[in-house]
Amino acid sequence: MEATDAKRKPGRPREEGLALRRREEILEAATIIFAKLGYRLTDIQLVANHLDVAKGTIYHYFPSKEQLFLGAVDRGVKRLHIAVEAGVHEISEPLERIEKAIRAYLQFFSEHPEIVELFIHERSEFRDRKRSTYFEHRDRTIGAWHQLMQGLIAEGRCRNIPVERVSTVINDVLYGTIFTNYFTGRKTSFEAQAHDVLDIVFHGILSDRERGERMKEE
Amino acid sequence: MEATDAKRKPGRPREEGLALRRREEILEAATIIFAKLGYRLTDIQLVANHLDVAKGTIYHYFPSKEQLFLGAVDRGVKRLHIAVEAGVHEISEPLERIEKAIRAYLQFFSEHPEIVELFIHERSEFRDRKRSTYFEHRDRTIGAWHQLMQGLIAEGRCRNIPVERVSTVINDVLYGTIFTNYFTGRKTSFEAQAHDVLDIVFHGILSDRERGERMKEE
Amino acid sequence: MEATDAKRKPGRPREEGLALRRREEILEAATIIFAKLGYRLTDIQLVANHLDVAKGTIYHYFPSKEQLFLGAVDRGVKRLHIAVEAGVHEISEPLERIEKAIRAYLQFFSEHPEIVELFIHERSEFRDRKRSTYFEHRDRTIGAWHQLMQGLIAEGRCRNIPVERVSTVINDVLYGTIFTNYFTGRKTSFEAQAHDVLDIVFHGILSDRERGERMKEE
Amino acid sequence: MEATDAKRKPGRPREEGLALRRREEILEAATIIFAKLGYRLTDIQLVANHLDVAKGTIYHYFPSKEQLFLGAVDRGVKRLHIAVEAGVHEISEPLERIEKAIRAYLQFFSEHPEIVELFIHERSEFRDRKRSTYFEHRDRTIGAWHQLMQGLIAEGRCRNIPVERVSTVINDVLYGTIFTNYFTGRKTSFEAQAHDVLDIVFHGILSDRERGERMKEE
DNA sequence: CATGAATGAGTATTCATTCAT
DNA sequence: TATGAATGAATACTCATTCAT
Repeated sequence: MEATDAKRKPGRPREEGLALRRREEILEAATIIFAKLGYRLTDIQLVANHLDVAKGTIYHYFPSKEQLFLGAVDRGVKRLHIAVEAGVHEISEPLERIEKAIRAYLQFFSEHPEIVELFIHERSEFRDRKRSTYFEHRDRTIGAWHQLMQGLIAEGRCRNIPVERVSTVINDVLYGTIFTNYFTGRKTSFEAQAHDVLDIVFHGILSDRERGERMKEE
Repeated sequence: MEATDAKRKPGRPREEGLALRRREEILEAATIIFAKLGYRLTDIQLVANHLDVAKGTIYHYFPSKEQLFLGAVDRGVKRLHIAVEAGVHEISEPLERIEKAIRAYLQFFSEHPEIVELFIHERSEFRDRKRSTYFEHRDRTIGAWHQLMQGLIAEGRCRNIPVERVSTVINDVLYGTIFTNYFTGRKTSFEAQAHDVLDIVFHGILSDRERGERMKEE
Repeated sequence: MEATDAKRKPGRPREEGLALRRREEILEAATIIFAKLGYRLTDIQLVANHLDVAKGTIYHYFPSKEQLFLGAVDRGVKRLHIAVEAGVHEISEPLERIEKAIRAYLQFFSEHPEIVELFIHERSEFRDRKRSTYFEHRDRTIGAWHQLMQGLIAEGRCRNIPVERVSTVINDVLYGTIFTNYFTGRKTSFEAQAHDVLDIVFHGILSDRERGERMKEE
Repeated sequence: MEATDAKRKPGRPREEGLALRRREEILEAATIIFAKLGYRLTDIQLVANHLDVAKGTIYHYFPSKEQLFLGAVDRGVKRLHIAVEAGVHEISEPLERIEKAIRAYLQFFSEHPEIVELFIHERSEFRDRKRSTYFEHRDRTIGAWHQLMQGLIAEGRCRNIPVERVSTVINDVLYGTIFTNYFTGRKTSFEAQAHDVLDIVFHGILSDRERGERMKEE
């Protein structure tokens, strides 16, 4: 309603959302182009063409090519986080949380393979300049998973092994999976891949009792 | 006895071994520089400086920067192959072959982290131009491992699951491991990493009987 | 009235004439430098220096050195055409048209010797890539001259010889003249050269009657 | 007979002709390659390949690329001279000498179009460094032709015009003819071209009496 | 806010020439 | 004399960034 009585500035009021929408559009375009061509070969002009704006406009929203690229990577990691959170939302059973998280992770990269490419390019170009955006994020979320594992061990549902061993192996197998998918053009569905990983990992970490109950059906 | 009847050309005879030795030296230097700086930032001049020769000399042996880079990657893959072969040499017990192969693989990349970097750069720069040298090689060796797994299943030592599931998960976890090592600067020893992977993978794939016998000691 | 209803894009409007003026300035400078140094030795930087702009600006208007060079040649041929057209403008007497055209041709190259040099360089560098700009143009204008000659023969003013013989010999002698001027540094005035050529050519092609009337005065 | 009693050196006697034959072979190969690619694009290595020798061998016989090129041009001019001399050999009738010289000239370039290309490249590359080999030679031979023309005028067989006018126009038309042949790919036979030139030139320079006698037959 | 003309540092590759054998 | 490995100067073109309009 804009029904405030406050002094209304003359002229066309600044549209607040506009700047944010622009940034988002630019990041989307940048993600596509950077993923396709890599950092070096991407000409800012190409991003501008893709949006049908002038090069200068890009520089209004991002101070440099580097910031634009890192912004795109950051956006990718945030979207991954949201997708995994949504996957485990309202799931309280611990093993099911693990299962849903793995599925959501693989599904996300299956639907957004270009994000994997951004990760590659980030490491290839910025190795020395910056800690990986992806792993920075992972470090912030790993603690909760360790607690969840600890609970399972305390209940005797998992073998008594260091929780880091479990989280490391799961993380590594997932990371290796998406990279291999991307590098080899492997087309296996994310459901099948999640199933393969869960079969071996759950057999690998559960206690004999839990495994007997849980895995017998297959 | 150089006394062959073949017409010997006049002038300084071409020294056969020289070219091969030179190529090897150049590839070694190129591996180091490419790994450190990436493909784009590497100036052939830097490789030349490192060898204390002129830039033209590099171009004597490699027709282009691209060929030099791909030659370095190829050499890396070949050396990995040799290291893994040496690791499993004369081991006939199947589970031990798997164990030794995994250890050799992780040890190789622990000792040659620059090769991981070359893989990254290869994908980042040559995605569309070329199939990955690493995966081309893997495709040629995977069959033997499938046969080995099949034997274990037939003997009832492994659970009856598709052999591709096992090879895929093992490959992916290893690939994820070396990439994560490289991306995060993780410093865990290769022995500890091999142990973590083997613990979960062997628990994950062995039959109940084999697991009972094999894993009880730990 | 800029008040068109067409959507006017925001930002600095593109100035239409600017690009054309710039192109012309650049071609002028390029003609001078290319003529002086030849194609290979000409560094685009030299053209830029001559205009006191940056190298990138040249590349803004011409995609490559080759296109810039060929643009300069093309401009030279067009200016020759204009000069000859101006020379025969409103002359209807056929022999006088020939005379004026020959004078205009020789005068043009006397005043623009650098254009001859461009022709040399074009052939020297682009022999296989391109038909000569000069001869492409000549092929388009030769027909009119043939008709004019045909008329003279029909009126009994010229000997009955193939019109191609006349046009070929005239063209070749003119082409040879400007090349020899350029190659030897010959400094004869264009008027004297035109006179020499016309004396022999007109004596060579006119009918006895026309020659008697026309040439007696000298 | 080598019948000198002078001290004969030990070892294999130097074969005198060999060096000259080598030079000639190299110039022949150089002519072909330079004509095809131009001066800049010609790599000495290509000339060496064409002869199946090493690059260093070329440098034994010619101190630099420039000397090799100019040597090839020089050889071309000498061969032209020989061809024209052979054409007029033992011809004493002046007009016939002119006719034979023109025919020999056009025939030579018809059979050796690559020599025209060398002339182009020489001018394109060495404009400032060197007087044209071709015109240097022409200056040495033109005097004899002027005397011949003077004789014809004295006998009343030619119109009384400056002999330089005649030699200039003939030279220019011939030069223009071979350049146009080369530039346009014109395929007219040298006999037809000689006939065209002679028809117009002789009509253009002969006195009325001589023309009446000589040209009536056609 | 948006535009796009202008800038100029940065880089892979070629090839004439040398010289040890 | 012939060879060919080694040298290193020379050069066209790209593109991130700025800024006047």
